[in-house]
Amino acid sequence: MVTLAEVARHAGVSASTVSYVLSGKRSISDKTRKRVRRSIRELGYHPNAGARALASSRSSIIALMVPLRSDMYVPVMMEIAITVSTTAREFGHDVLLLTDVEGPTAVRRVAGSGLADAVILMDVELDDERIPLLKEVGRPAALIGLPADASGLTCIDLDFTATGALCADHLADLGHREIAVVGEAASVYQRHTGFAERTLEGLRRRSDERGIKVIHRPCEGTYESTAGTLTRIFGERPGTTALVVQNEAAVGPLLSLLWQTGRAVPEDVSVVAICPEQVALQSSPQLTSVSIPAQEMGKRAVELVMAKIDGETPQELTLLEPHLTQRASSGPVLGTR
Amino acid sequence: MVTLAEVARHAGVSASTVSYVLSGKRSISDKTRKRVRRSIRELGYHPNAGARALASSRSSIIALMVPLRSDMYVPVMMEIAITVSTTAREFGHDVLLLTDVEGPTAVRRVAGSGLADAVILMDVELDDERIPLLKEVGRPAALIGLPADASGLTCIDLDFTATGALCADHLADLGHREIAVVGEAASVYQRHTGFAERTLEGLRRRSDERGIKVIHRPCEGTYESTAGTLTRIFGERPGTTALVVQNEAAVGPLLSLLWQTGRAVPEDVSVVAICPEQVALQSSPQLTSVSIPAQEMGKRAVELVMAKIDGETPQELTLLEPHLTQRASSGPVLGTR
DNA sequence: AACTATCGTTGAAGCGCTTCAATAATTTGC
DNA sequence: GCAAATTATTGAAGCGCTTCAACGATAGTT
Repeated sequence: MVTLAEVARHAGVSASTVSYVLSGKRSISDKTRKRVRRSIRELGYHPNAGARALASSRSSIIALMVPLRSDMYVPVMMEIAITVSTTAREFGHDVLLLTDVEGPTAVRRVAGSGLADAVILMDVELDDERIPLLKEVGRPAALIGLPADASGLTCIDLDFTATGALCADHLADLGHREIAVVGEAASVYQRHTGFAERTLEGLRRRSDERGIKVIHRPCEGTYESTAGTLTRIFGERPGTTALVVQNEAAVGPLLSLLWQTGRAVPEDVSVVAICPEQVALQSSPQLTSVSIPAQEMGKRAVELVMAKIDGETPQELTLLEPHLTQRASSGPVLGTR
Repeated sequence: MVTLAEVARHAGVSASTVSYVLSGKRSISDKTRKRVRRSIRELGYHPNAGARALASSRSSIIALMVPLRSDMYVPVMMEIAITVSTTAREFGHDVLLLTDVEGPTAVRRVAGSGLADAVILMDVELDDERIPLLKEVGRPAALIGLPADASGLTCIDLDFTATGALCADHLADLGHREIAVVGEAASVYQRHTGFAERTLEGLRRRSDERGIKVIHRPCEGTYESTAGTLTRIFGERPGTTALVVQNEAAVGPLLSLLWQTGRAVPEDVSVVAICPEQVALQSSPQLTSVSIPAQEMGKRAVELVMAKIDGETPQELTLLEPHLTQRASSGPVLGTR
């Protein structure tokens, strides 16, 4: 391996000069800078990551922790992970992919060892056990998701309360009076992940204000469970004219089942989904949806930790404003008057 | 931060002793080992990753490179990534998540800088541009997928040729004489990713041997394209009694469409899928399938690079044997006699 | 012309660990 | 009981870089 010292010798300058050319932390004359750059190129020099980390006590690595048993839809997780990685690169950082097989103490390990300069936590639960550890190690961190107590933490998430309200408004505007929510698996609500409950709360409150009746049924997302959920919904509330779906896995089965049971979308039933753009676009008919801004969240999370690494103190809570895109699956109520 | 020297002082031993307790590379008396361990615990010591990497020239990091424009089904990618991460941890290593936004030279960067001890490449194409770089840097590496020229490389993949043959055999055994392949998007074949072509080749050859007619049509995986593909298949070959699907995205639409067009599965049409177990199980009816062994591939890839790091020379090519699980979607040909 | 700033460059210290060679302590063989 | 072999421990060198303090050289100020 070529070392900095060899580059220095080759360029006829001191080691520190090479270092400063690399970091740009001191002014270097154009002439020497070019000479050094040339030597670097000719020798194929790559600064040693370990030595750098040791000398500067910065690893240029961000740890990204994904919980194994996650409520997140896998493609969304992946999209966030990829975005985090590419955004981190723009800041000259790399991303360490951490799971919690070793338990939440993985946080302590990577932060305590100086392996990572910062930590990003994905899919944060209301009472997430990784949070105390995060505070203990005192490294810059950002959470994707919203814990019960976000004080002193930097969090980013979609504003799910507003999302729920937005769906209610959209359907109310179209004249719907009875709507049903096809939700996440029951376990998601039991584990109090937060986002599902916040959505429901926002939707219920706005529906109340606008005089709309709401029922909510969780759904596992399989064909069978979706069928059961639909049966129960239309059994208990035959007047239901719209469905809000917050469960990516249930989208496909749901549309199939509506078709099979002779309910036309959107003529008989309007469908609004809270899901990634792609799922909405790939469905038939294409779904009116509030999309999950995976890339935005990943990008912001990195920007936030980078700011913190640079000693800034960014705002604690970033709630991304939801946007509803109307597509073919929702329309005005017909024929019931 | 607590340093090794402080631990040594606290335990009343030399620094090297602490180091040897940590690494186990020299025998240490039970007494001192316990004392050192205790000091480590009491002081909350974590060895500094950078210093370790510098002194030992091993970073304990494996780079995992996922191409951005990937033919892989996202959940499979994620499953591999997670498995790689957890398996790496079992070997005391961490995983760096790399994309190719910075180009294939990312390989050079992480290997050249000593950031990573080894590299795992996902979703390798037949003529992958990352491969020359990999050879250049000379670090231990493993490829998930099979390039055109695998000589000198360590590759692991599902034996797709055998997979194709297995599907053909299964359907032949059930009495089918005309089958159709609903394949990946046309672009996948054009880009010569390999696995799709190998599947087709294995299936065609075995079908020839068993006197079965095969047609193959690519499919984008959307509702519309799947509908088009099916129409063409049954238009050109009305006698088709079985479908082999190698396209996760098309599975859902395909089943819906068969239902909608009045073709019962498996009575009228048998369906065999090449897809992750989960997709097969979540479909209705559950699909006879050859599963994509994502975890196995991830695990093996790590084991292979770890062996190489330890100076071993594992076999170049590992082709995982496919397994077909019969479920509700395939059955004997009925009524055509 | 003497003085202070600024710029460009450098030597040297040191980041925290691993590991070699050497030494000290203990066990073994006879 | 003593030499030899084995086991346990240590001091010191050094991994490749960053960065501080200091330097000479050039430019600006009066």
